[in-house]
Amino acid sequence: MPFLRERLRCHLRGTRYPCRYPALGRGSRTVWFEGKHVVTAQYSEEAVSRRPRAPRRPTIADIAERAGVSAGAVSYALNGRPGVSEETRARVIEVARQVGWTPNNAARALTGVGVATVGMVVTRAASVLGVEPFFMSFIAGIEEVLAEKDFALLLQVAPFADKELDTYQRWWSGRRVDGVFVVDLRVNDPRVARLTELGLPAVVVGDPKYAGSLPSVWSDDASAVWEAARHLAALGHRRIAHVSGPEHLVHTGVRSAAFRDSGRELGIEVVQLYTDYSLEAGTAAAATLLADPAAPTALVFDNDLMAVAAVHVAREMGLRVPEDVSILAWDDSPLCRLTSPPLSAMSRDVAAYGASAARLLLAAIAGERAGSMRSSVPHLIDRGSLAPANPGAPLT
Amino acid sequence: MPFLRERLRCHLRGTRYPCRYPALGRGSRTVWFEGKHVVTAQYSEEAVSRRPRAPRRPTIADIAERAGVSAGAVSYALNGRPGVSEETRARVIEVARQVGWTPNNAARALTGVGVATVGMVVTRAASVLGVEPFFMSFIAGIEEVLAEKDFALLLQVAPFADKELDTYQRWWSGRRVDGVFVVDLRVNDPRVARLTELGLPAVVVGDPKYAGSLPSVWSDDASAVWEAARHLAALGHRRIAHVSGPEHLVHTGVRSAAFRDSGRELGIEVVQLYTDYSLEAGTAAAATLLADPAAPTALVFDNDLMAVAAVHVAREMGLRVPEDVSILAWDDSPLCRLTSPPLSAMSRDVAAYGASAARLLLAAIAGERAGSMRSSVPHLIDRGSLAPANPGAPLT
DNA sequence: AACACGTGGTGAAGCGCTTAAGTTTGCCAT
DNA sequence: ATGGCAAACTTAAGCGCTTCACCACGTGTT
Repeated sequence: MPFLRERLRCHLRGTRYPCRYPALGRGSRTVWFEGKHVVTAQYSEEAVSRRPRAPRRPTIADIAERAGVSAGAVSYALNGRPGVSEETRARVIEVARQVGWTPNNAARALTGVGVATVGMVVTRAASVLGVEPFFMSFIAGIEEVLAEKDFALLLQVAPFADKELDTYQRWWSGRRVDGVFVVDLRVNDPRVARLTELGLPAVVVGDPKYAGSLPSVWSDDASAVWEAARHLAALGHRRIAHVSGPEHLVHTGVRSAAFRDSGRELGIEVVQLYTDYSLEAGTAAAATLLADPAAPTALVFDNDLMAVAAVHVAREMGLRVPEDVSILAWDDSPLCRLTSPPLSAMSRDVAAYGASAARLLLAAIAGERAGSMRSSVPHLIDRGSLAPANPGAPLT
Repeated sequence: MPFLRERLRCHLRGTRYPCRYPALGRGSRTVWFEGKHVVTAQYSEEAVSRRPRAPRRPTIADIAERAGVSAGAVSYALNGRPGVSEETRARVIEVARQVGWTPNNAARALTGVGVATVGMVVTRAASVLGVEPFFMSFIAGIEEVLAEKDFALLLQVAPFADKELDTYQRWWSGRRVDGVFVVDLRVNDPRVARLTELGLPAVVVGDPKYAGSLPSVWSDDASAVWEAARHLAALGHRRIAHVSGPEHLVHTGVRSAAFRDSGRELGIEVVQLYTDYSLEAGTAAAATLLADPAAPTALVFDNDLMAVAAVHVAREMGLRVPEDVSILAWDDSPLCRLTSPPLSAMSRDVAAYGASAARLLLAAIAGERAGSMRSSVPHLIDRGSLAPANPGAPLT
């Protein structure tokens, strides 16, 4: 009740700040009031400039009044809780619809019921992110599930991993999210420990072995690697290259290990290269590998972008795909159909992968003890970039 | 003070729900309490299962206590407002740091000061989004600016536009965002009207002519089209095709109109095709155009994805690029360097575009009357997919 | 008639923060 | 010594919602 302001507006006089009261500047000011002086303090410009916005949002109090019940009853009614009759519930819901009420998330969050928001931090350089199809498809899959439940996705894209932990912490302590995704899982990932410690519901996208006690979704890369290796072995390849992502990522390790194991088993020599997934890295890797007189007869790339680059490099070097060198991509996207020949790829449904992750996270938020969940195993789609080994071909 | 619960735990007896009190099911229950009966109501399972999480977040009350001042003073101190001495301010800030305090956004939002979050709704099919480099680069640019100010980005990806308005409305009434981006601006876009009406700060990404009174960032597509047209005219092209995006998008209209105008001026016949930006559409468009005996001698695509597809189609049809047909992409991404020949493109710095949008939105949220802001004009980067017209070439 | 018990409510506290309003103290000029 | 004035606080209300605690009343049972 700003009674002082009202009375001042009428009776303000004899002051150095006549009639300017509501627009006082920063700092404290002295004002006379009906003859004697009063002192008022701290009217910052911001406080004054912030005016109520045009249409006032309806609150449950408005609904309560119009429906002739208490605010508590409205809350019970709208949240589908017991405590009101079905008749009252229907009336309340109808009134809410009429006045166009939507819940004020901030207020709900304050009472501790959750903010209907989940978070995800993506750490990749902008140049890679823009081109790599994985994340956008993954996010699209996530949204599909979230939208149903009216959850929102808070996204942070950053070029470096240094602030990641910070971000999670801030989101948690600011109650901005109910749960988070952990993508690009690393070995001994500090995020796993921190999130567990914070008690913030989280879903790890990656191998459960490295997810600690957090629930996880994963795709069985090892099996897929074996499938690829067997296929290549059957085609007579005895020397292949595996151009993978950054070494510190768990799935890089899993795939590399599986390649080593399957190679040993199947009599294939595997050359291992680590990259940052970028187009440039793919180009460089392919160029280096193919320039070698003892070049591998097949190249397997850990994303499709690099594989596409490799097709390009091979052609530049006068090599035919697949006659001279076989190329296999990981993660199928429309890009793979754009090369000639189209790229064979280890394909998986990335959107479905994202959807699974989202479902698991929602379950974790709801308090269910969710375990790990295997998404479909990537399977080989052969489009013609694989052929029998031709060891003599390159650069002879 | 849940005294009842405490005493019940000790004295509960003679009830049908002995010792199960904290785990009562839904609905109301009757319970005896110290001999006489009492009635309790509405203990839902959810309410009971939600237990306080492990580490309690420190609040300003904690800081106030440790710093020996009131909570109000702490608020003034932490927000850099007048009302506390510099000495006290420093002490408070130090204590806050020590206890690891971070603001509770929900609480701040409730008082009306803003939630440090902006929103963006992206309406594209998952299949397109995954591959199209524009959005991820744009978002990366946005984040760069937001991160500095500790703002977060709320993202919604949906395949259809039908719920877009709804989403903005919900975000607004739930106080989930301080402002929003409007991308994929359409002619007579209902979002512009609605956002203006709501008074929700917004930045339109698109031509200011269609942005109403909202601030906007735009790239001068018309000028860029003229540049492209002049270049093609100089190469002797007299019949070109413009394969654009969906007809209802403003920038599609702008580019089409500019192509018509420049074509008339420069003596070029322009064939106009509308697509959904997808790879498939690009393939179909290229195939249709090139199969025509009177095919255009140059194809201009409104994104790079379709242009890449076109190079592929041309090769399949036995046409050489650029000798038989010139191809020009819009929005340069690494994809353009993956074809052979590499694609010439109308290039612009998409990340910088996003960053501008973010800066403008932050200004609008801060209450500054922001106008429109032109981002850099796309400019032609010639990589060799353009050559003098060869009208006789196709399918002769 | 007396009690047991369920239904369908109401009232109010409290989540963490901001800020209008008020108070205390001390300095300085008259 | 007193009034004017400013600095540096404190107090308390209130943002919108959820939920605990409590209760009146009606019905069924003994």
